[in-house]
Amino acid sequence: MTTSTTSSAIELLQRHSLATLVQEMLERSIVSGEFAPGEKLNEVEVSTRLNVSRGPLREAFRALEQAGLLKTEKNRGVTVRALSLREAEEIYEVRAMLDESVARSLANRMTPETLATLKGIITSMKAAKKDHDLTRYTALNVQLHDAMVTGVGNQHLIETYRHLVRQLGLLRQAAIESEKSALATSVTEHEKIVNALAKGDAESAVALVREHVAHGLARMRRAHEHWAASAGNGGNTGNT
Amino acid sequence: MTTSTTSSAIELLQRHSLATLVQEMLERSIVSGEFAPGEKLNEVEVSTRLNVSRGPLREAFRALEQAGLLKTEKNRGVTVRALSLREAEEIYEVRAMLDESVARSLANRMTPETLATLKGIITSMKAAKKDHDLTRYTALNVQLHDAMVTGVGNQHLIETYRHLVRQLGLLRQAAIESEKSALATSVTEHEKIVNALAKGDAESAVALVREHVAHGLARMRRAHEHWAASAGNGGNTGNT
DNA sequence: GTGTTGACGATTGTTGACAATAGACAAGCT
DNA sequence: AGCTTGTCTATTGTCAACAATCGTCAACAC
Repeated sequence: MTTSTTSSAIELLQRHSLATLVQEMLERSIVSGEFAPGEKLNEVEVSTRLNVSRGPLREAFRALEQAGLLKTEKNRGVTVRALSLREAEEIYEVRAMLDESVARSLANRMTPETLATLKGIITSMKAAKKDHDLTRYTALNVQLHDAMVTGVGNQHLIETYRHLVRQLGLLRQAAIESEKSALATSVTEHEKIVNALAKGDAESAVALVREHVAHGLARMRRAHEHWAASAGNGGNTGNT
Repeated sequence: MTTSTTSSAIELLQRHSLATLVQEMLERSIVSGEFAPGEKLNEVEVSTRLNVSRGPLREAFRALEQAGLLKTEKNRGVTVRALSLREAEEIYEVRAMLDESVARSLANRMTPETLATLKGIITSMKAAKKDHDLTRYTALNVQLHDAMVTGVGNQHLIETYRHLVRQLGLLRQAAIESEKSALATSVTEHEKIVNALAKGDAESAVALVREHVAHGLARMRRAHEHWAASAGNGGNTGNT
């Protein structure tokens, strides 16, 4: 009965070093919000909490810094990266560029499998909307865009895209908050996009994506303003 | 006379940790080709050569791995990342997506400063072409595209773009080789693009960029085939 | 009272040593 | 001969201690 768990444990130990495991662990903690943006990460504290030495932890820190999730200041330590609205807008713009290109590309090389996946997600979104399940809808939203990107069949495009999405996840509060207002119109927007892709109508798809992205950006701005005003937190404002 | 050098040295020590310096050092060595793709990097060897302990070196390794320049296998060590043609094509496609969006965006928000920079580079390119200075032309080619990206005024777009270009630099042999055949037509292509941008003609600029990128991709393919055939090197072929 | 200076504590930066693993090589068995 | 197995070495993974730096805070001079 322990064979399966043992073999997986062996696999785990063979593939992952401690630094890798710590990196994944920290990444989960950051994107889940357990570590809030701006929060200081003390080396001895985190290392003792994970039963790991400082060496692998520092290696994980460097990887996550390069990934844009942490920020280190020499002799000051590392903190969870806090995105300013300007930074978020910039990242969002880059993502929008890729979204447009993805739509144009996908409209020409749509496969039945990808289309089925997309339509399945749309169906789930409708269900989530009916249930007012915001968490599930947010996850499906990410899934839909990720599925479109995946549909292009370019592994590095996926990596680049996820790199951006991961960073935008640092604005999780604003992002989730913004979904509340999005739930009403967003489903139909997504459905229109998928339909255009299914027809192979690249230009319509691109136009719809452009509009959809603009709405998303506006929602993000409003949510950020609302959040900044209500929380009165100055740590996220226009710092370079 | 030592004040300026001393102050810069102080700045250097205040801003950069050893790991950061090692990272920059290694990155230069990689992009310059001093460390060839596929080459093994022994930790003690490199660390002794740089008069640095293994700790900071490993931190630099992790950062460069995340940046896509190194590849680590547990208990096997790190090697300079070797791009397969398929990977290079994928990265190139992503870069092409951004190039198109950059052209569309830049055509609408072109500033006199950016335009002057672009035209200056074009002028230098013509001079380099006349002198048959391939090295200089290659550098100018990178500069031109970088200047266009910079012209959009989005810092994260610049980062994302350079991230891709840096990785494509791992195919340096093929890239430089391909410039030989590019020198003839590439200058006029670039000039047409800049002219379209200057006129604010977004659609023409996008179309020209698309064509230009397609030519570049074709050159990269030919150069890679030629290089692979002449070198008989099997280490770069379709490995995952 | 205000500003400066010095020492202290906490935290990060760096190093060298120890443990564990993979690959090579040779000895032994079939 | 071919295959297995045991050992051995080089290299990586991990750790704990040392050194350097920053922020704090109290003592002191003015």
